[in-house]
Amino acid sequence: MSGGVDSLVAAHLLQRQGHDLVGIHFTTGFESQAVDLSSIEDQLDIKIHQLDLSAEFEQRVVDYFVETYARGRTPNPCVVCNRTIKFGVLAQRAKALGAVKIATGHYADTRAGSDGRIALVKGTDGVKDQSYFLAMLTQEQLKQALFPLGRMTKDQVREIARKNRLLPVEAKESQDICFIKGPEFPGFVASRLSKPPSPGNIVLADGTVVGRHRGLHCYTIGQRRGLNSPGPEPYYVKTIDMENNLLVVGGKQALYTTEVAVGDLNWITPPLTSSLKVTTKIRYSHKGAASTLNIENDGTTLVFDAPQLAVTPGQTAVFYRDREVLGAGIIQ
RNA sequence: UGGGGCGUCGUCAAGCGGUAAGACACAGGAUUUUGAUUCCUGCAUUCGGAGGUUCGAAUCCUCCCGCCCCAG
Repeated sequence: MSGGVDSLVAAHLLQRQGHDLVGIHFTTGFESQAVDLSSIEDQLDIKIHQLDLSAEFEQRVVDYFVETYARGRTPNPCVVCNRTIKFGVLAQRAKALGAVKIATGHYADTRAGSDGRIALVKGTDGVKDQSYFLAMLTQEQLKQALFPLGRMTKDQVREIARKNRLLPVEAKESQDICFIKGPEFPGFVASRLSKPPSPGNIVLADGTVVGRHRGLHCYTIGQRRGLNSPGPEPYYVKTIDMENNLLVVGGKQALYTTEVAVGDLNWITPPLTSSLKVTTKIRYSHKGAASTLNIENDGTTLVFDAPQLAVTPGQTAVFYRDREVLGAGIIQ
């Protein structure tokens, strides 16, 4: 429980359904100030345990985050946090407290399949749907998961809170990277890199120098802002060349990709073996693109029906069939 | 120190006597459980400088300064 409306309403709904609840609020060590959850405890009349998961968070999420940037890729901390922290360490601790299920305020839904498997499906609220961030969960994790908000919209959630006089302690939506403030970002990553990043040239594909970068860890594929490189058209980051310490940029048309390799596959449905037509989300807030997943012994490739903008290594590609999440992989 | 060309926002660039377009960059905001994208807003009382002509100049004239090219 973060203290926000979502987890608050989720708990309330479970309570109404007759569940016996134990609240858990975990901290990462990066909170700017402690959240006082006593009013939530009073409102729901439950006990909320505070769990300090900073050591685990540091190791599983922050290290991963920094190492990914060190390799010139763009991490997906929320996906990793869900798999390793919320439905990993946190779930284990919850079990120790006697919990048989773990519920969160995610806008996603699960359904029991005929074969005993759990299907992960998009939340009803098309805009808030967070199934993307849960696509790296395993069947084991999904079996314990409850998503009370899966079939409601954000507006309905707010309405429930209002009608039941539930007052969240945290007004703000959780968004952005939860453990770093924007301006501190470059320094945060740089301070944790074994080899300090050095500035270098920003170049076009033909080698023309158009500006200077502040260290390659500051950029991600598809990024436009912050390049400080005026030109005849907006430039976007096309390639992060770690080997030559170059940031290759180009016009928007240079960012489209039709085929990409994916690795570290996680299947929520039974693993597929040949090729399959799927709708793939390249990043959160991506509408999803018609594509074909080709699974072969030497690797898996994803081919889009239409070229996609800024396919970014390190990001999670989530495969959908209609509303169901089939699985996910990491863009290489 | 002969000849020619040019100097307008951080960058590129309109304007050619009637009171400073636009693009890129940048800043702020909206959106977003990924520093992305996208969207909105802002951004030269001033045109290398100093004089002059004119009701009125970035636009015409003079001088100066600074670049560039060709001849040295």
